[in-house]
Amino acid sequence: MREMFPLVQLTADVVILTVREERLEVLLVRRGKPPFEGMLAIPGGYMEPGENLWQTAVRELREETALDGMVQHLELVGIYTDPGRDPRGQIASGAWVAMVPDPPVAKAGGDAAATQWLPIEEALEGPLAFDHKRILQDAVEKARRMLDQSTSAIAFCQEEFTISELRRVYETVWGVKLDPGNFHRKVTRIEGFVERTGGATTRDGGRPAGLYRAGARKWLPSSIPRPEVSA
Amino acid sequence: MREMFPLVQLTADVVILTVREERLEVLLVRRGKPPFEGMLAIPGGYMEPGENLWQTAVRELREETALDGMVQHLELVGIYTDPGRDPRGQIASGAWVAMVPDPPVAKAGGDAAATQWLPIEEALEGPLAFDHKRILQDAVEKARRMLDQSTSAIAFCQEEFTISELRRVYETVWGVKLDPGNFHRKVTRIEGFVERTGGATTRDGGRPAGLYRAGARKWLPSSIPRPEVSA
DNA sequence: TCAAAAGTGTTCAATTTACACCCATGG
DNA sequence: CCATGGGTGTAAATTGAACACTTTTGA
Repeated sequence: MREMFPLVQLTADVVILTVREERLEVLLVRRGKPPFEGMLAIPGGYMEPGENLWQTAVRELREETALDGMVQHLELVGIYTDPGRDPRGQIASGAWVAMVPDPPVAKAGGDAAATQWLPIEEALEGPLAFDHKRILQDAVEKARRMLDQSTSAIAFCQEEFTISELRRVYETVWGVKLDPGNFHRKVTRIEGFVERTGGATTRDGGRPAGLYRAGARKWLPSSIPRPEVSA
Repeated sequence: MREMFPLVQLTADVVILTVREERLEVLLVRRGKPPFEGMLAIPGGYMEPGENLWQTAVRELREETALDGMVQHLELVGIYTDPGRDPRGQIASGAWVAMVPDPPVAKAGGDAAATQWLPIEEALEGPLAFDHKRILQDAVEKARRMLDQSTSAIAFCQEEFTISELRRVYETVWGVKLDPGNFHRKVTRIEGFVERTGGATTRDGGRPAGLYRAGARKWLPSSIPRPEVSA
């Protein structure tokens, strides 16, 4: 019997986000070959034999960022399957969003020269390859929405972090200001959210701040209140 | 150049849920041919030429339920791509969860005879074809999680519904009891959640209840508090 | 008249918010 | 000593939970 249904190849695209200097930034790559040669795109790659698509996403994330074991927050955004979305043929893409710590170690090898961090607003100004603008929009919305109900904000921080560094993640991603005192109480009271390491640091200036690491919890029992964006 | 990357076919599987007589039920089909002949499975089908996978899911939903235009809540659950998940070959599946109103019109034509509604607990007791048990678990968790942050509960109701019918959706899906008075206030005060139609009904017994329809809002500004399930 | 469900009022507890204030460091 | 952020105290405001109570129907 002849095959009636399309055969497609699968790719995983990974929207890699970080928080730097009070800005939400995304890692993009400049394409070195057609199609869309010279344009910015979300890093991604084909699913290889023996892999599932999540493993492809993990592999891509590692190739781009040199993050070793610590793939914590890699969340599915959607699946993009419009016919004609890729001029090379029938290519369907699963999109993930990853949240990585501040000084995001740009990978040394490969086409690292072609990768760059861009603030979200800038990235969304110009055109992107394929349907990647839409994917980026969806990914950012997903990330924003996840912050208040999961512990994913921690993924933006170093392994050891202070409460105010965590607060700045929320402030940056949501574009709001949060009360430092109230935030401190809220976060430290939710069991399993953050754990004291015992250490302290003055890297943020002022009085030494306690250091924390991620707790065991993935989903918050009560959500972190997200203020309305005024004006 | 020879192709190194797997070619796959895409299917959309749709977990169709409804609330009936205080139970959360799922629509399953008994397979009429190998593989897994005779076993229960989540309805689904191949993506056809010219379609994207979301359209495939919509089509499947319509074929199974005879719901016409009103495809409101069809949410992506995940993408299932393990090699070997389907003995016929490389078949990747996007899974969606759909929430449909109570008397769920079983489609007359086609293989409708093979479809059946099962309470979630029963459906998860026995084996299901492929990796459909996992998909069903993921879909139910997704639906539970969505209730408190979106207006998706309305999708379980008729076009016109009473507040207590809506309350029973929450109670059933979450497996809790909610205070009728408090729930009524909460829901009617959130702007854009429900809209009065002006009518009333006594179909639930007792004093006539006002009729409502869905408002314009998709996501709730503040979540509907979800009580802990007490042993 | 009774039962059942709708919807409102009322009270108390819990949570959130705003902001004052002291603490511990670097410069 | 001063500036800077860390963290706690506290009171007001808001929200949620519990439940009594009135309303309006069908039986």
